[in-house]
Amino acid sequence: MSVTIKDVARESGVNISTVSRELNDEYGVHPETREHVIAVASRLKYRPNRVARGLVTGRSNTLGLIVSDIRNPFFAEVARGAEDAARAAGCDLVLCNSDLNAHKQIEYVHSLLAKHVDGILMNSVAVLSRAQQEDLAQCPVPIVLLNGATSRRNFSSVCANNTAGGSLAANYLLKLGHRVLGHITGPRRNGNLSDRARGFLTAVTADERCPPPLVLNGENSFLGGYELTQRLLDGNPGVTALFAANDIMAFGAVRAIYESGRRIPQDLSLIGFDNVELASALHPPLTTIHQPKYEIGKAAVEILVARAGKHADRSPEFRVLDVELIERQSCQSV
Amino acid sequence: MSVTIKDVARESGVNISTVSRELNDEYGVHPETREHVIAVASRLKYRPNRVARGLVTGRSNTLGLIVSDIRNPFFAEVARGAEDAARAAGCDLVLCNSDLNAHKQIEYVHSLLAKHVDGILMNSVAVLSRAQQEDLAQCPVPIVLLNGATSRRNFSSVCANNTAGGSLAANYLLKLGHRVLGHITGPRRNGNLSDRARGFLTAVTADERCPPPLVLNGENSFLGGYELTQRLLDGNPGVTALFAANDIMAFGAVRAIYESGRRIPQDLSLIGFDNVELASALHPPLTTIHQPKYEIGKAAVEILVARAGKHADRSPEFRVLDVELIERQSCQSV
DNA sequence: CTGAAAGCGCTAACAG
DNA sequence: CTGTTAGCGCTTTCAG
Repeated sequence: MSVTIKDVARESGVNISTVSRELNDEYGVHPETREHVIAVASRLKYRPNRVARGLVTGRSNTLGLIVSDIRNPFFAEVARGAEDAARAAGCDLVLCNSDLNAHKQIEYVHSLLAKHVDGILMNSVAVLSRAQQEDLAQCPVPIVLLNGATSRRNFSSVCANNTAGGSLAANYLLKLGHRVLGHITGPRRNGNLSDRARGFLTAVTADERCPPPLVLNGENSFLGGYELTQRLLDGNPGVTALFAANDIMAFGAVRAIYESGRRIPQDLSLIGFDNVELASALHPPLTTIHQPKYEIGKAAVEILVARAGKHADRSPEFRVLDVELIERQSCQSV
Repeated sequence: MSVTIKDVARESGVNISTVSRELNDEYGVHPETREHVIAVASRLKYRPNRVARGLVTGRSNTLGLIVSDIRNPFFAEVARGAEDAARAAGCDLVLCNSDLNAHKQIEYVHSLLAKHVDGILMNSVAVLSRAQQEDLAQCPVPIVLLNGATSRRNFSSVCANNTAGGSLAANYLLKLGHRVLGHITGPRRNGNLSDRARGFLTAVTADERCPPPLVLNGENSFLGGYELTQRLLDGNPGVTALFAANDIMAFGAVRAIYESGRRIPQDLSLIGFDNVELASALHPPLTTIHQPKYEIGKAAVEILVARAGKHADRSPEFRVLDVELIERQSCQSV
């Protein structure tokens, strides 16, 4: 067995509560006693058992992070921001991959709750039924979501200004003289991606010189981007610019575009969203909309930490972070 | 407060120990009693408190994963394999990013130990001093490492056959007729990368038609790959093939190669290592050595789980997984 | 098959 | 400033 508070108390000739105080409070312990206890504790290599502490305090100093898949570079970046912030607040972060599957999401939430985490960070509750969402809202710990629209104001949320980002992409393409535009995106009703689409559509539609843009829904992945782009190009050879809902899909698009015999940007301009690290590694380097992924994770954890604990204010907070156009070389004027 | 085992006991008119048995044992409870207790428990939406359970059983059903940075797609994939396996074994996975920093690594280990995790998965202990490594080996829970060489046989480990992978890359390039070869890699004494370099060097040196290959050490990142390749190309315009220690560095290399006015593979062949998802998204699609990242994470957790618990056999296990050449379009014969 | 009781390691009143 | 005493919610002997 490992050394416990009792051992330290016995070895240093004081009561365990004195040791406990010494460990937690700043005050209430005689400096001399404190010195002594500290010495004994470190000689014994005493490490307080955090689970025992958690049992009595009701706080576990653990946060849950439920993403669809950590292999998605967007979530990896968010996770890093979240973990750094959690660590700074003295918390652990437990990682869960839900594949955006309702059943798994619920399972994870229950598992985390059973472990009495102090808060939960989820990327989306859009796949949950109305009833399940109501259920979640009753959750005894704070939850923060990584998208805006679907939150129904029951949960805190932090996300990029996706709508603005969509418009930014549209206006950039418009300014370059493009008129027949395409947009490939993920499944319908995906909070963040839908917002991007909305922003894009609004901006394009507002320009009377443009026909309605072509938008195709599909799988949010490299392969999805690839297939959607093939379909779009096959059916609409006249399109001169393409907006991909995120960089991963843009990567798939690049592949499909090259295979169709077109060049980027000479024959077709391409713009992505996210600004993942490898966007600049692409050939040509991908023009994209930057969103502050690391900061999103960080902000989410900060919101959680502020709401953790029995008597914290639980009123939801909604934070929207700015996006930014990153001009590289995958777009040119017509 | 949430509903506890006491509430269930009271509501169903039995003793808490009966409820506890019902929850854990298969036998020893009268079927009728059991039915009744189950009914009450689910009516009350009872969820056993896992931290309380952990306190008495000594097992937390939690595993720690310490990687250098989850944003590295290799680790993201490992993490996913690990998390899936952990979940299958009923465990949580807590994520830690060490940046390969000795101090952080130690901190994380202590933090995880204080939380009484059942096992720890670390990518490497190479940055730790000899003494720190000895210390770690005394750890009360099993540790599995993600590299072979540095483990000093004190820890279990699972990794790809990096040496074989290095040779595979070399022989492939040799077979294509290349003779003046370059290799860009991470810092010296990085277990896995060093093994790749060794395998590569051995194979090239064995071929008498080849001059000794040029190997450059630098930062293990996109930027590192970029800078190293610039330097290599500047100093040695005659090189016809390049082996990058991993795909991320290969991505950086691509950028530098294009900027130097060379084409891939016409002017320079390039081969990577890892086979990350985006390797096929590159232009041209990257030829690389595949290593089973997901399976590495999965295997590591299985080793841990088998060694968790007080009386498990802790004798270290060393698993080496096979690698495979993935031929795409970034290499051609001279 | 079920109940009573002890205790995991720690914190938190409450006395002193 | 320090000791005593209850528990936190659960498992686990030990009786019955």
